[in-house]
Amino acid sequence: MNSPQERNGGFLPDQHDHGDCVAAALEDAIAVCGERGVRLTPVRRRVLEIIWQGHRPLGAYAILEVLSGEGHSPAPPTVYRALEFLLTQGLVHRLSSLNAFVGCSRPGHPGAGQFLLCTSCGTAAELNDPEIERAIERGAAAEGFVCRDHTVEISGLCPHCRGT
Amino acid sequence: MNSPQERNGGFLPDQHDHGDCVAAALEDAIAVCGERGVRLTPVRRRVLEIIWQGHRPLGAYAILEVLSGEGHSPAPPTVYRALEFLLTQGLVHRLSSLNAFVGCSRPGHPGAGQFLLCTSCGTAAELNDPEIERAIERGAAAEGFVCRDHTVEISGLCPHCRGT
DNA sequence: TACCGTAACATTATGATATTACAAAACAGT
DNA sequence: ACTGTTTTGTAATATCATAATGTTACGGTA
Repeated sequence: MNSPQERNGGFLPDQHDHGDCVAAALEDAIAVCGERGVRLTPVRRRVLEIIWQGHRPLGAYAILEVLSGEGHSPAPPTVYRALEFLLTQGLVHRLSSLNAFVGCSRPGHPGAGQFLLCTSCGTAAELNDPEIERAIERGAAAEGFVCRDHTVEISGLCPHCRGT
Repeated sequence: MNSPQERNGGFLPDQHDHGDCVAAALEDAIAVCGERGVRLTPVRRRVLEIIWQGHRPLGAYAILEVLSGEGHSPAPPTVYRALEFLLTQGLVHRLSSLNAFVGCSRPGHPGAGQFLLCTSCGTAAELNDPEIERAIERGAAAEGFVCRDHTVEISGLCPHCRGT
């Protein structure tokens, strides 16, 4: 089995085998939930899969729409509850600058991560850059502030869109 | 006149003379708008003052409520338009993790800034830390990403609340 | 002063995102 | 099968934001 320690959160080639990403994410999620004795129910699992369908953040109502197209038509709370579960277990991240959700590249791990958001193609990449974290920690400490969490969302152009 | 180059964005003592903050912010805003030939109309000016009433971020509808209590009862678009103007002129910032707005400590200057948000008292402080910016720039460049803008919002405990 | 063009504002309605409250069903342990 | 807990369903509503359209105020020109 693949270890859920760390996955590539960066920008991938356009034609990478994306089925692998979904499968791997699911495998990790099953492992993480198994270890913790929490339940990856069908709704939760399906929401996770839908989020992993692409490397671009998806809004709650977009997820809802996908589910609706599958005969299963849940109301908003169902989706938000599944998202909350996935957030709690560290399987997805919420991007507040987009009001959207994206798969976590280090499933099950705590920590906030930093995100690169391409304004052209909508793709997101996750960093877990200790330099950025240190800089933030230092900047905060200089003000006498104790960090609990952070939101770092960088918008710009990804390597693919930069050229065009 | 005070130069609008840079103000203290950090955490201030509880009992600082807050009237000064509002007055100074307003003075800066008038100067900035004057230089640029844009109009700080009564609505815009009043919204800016309301935001500066405290060092804590305020939601659009909270601003609306204050205005309503003053006899003047505008609809949401009026407030959002004023906010958009103030954002464009670099007089306020939007905090996407809170859906709220806060005064800018470097009125009129471009750039995103970083924010320390106390989860206990709701106070916000602004950093403009070159180290953090460099770290972000480097982290992004390592992925081949070109930064345009960034959102850095750090939640935790401010110096005052840390003790209690 | 009267006119015109533009910028700002008002009003109504609606879109988009998220939550509350409570009822029903599924599940795990016995 | 019984029981308590977790999960899901459902309806209503709160919260945040914008679209579309019309009106008013301002600044320049003659």
